[in-house]
Amino acid sequence: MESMYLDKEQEHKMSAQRAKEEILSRADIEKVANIFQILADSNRLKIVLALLKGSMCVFHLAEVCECTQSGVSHQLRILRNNGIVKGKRFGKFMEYSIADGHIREIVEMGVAHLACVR
Amino acid sequence: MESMYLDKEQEHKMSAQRAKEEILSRADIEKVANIFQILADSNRLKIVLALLKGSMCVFHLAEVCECTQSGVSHQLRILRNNGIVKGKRFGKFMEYSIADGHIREIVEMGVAHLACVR
DNA sequence: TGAACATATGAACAATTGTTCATATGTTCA
DNA sequence: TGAACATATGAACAATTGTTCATATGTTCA
Repeated sequence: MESMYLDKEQEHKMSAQRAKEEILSRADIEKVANIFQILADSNRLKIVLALLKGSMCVFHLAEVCECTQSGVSHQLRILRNNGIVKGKRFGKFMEYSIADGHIREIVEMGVAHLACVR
Repeated sequence: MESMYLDKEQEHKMSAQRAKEEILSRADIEKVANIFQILADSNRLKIVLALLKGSMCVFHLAEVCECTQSGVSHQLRILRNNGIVKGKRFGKFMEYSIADGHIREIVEMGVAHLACVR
């Protein structure tokens, strides 16, 4: 007997074909995953959210994020190394700010998504 | 002597104040981080990218993603449990498709970001 | 110069995560 | 019914990640 779902199978095969043709390169997929990875930690996300309100120094970031200076510093390094934030020294302080123009949109997409999780 | 950067400090203080007032709740931040976490793995992202081209079954997903059936199944479970994809049985096959209307926008933001990483 | 402050960083550790292997479950069809 | 196929899942493991603690580095200012 013929499969009951031949048409479905055909449909899936076409989707798969299209996906294979249009899929991004391995390297590009890793880059995209990496962007999400960076935003995938509460503390890093908090830092980014805070900096989207305005530049500030490590001390304030630690305060806003309710975490230790060391913790913030470590996460800032990751954000810095990935071009998300940049730091500029003003005397004793380091002023951190958002370096990546697109990050606001990505984060806001994530936040907008909250509405439909509820 | 007064600090050389009193105005900067004032500015930072105001950003911090604003950030503290407007920051999302801890629970919301964790939800947003969680969305990004799910997209933070190459294989899961590949699965999502593939399904955005059209529904397909596990066999095809494994093929498109160049990974094992078991690997795909495990990742599909995570995607399912988080409402990103849904599965429907057709005979022997499970047809997976995107369940979350917003996911396309988020993923596309990430992909669009590629352009400015270069 | 040295004390005080702000930030960065290395090492160690626990926790989390992704993959693999083996096997269980679900479905079809002769 | 049982063989063949498609998918799911549990256990084990290696790898990655975030946090903490201690300390180093950089800067100011009396």
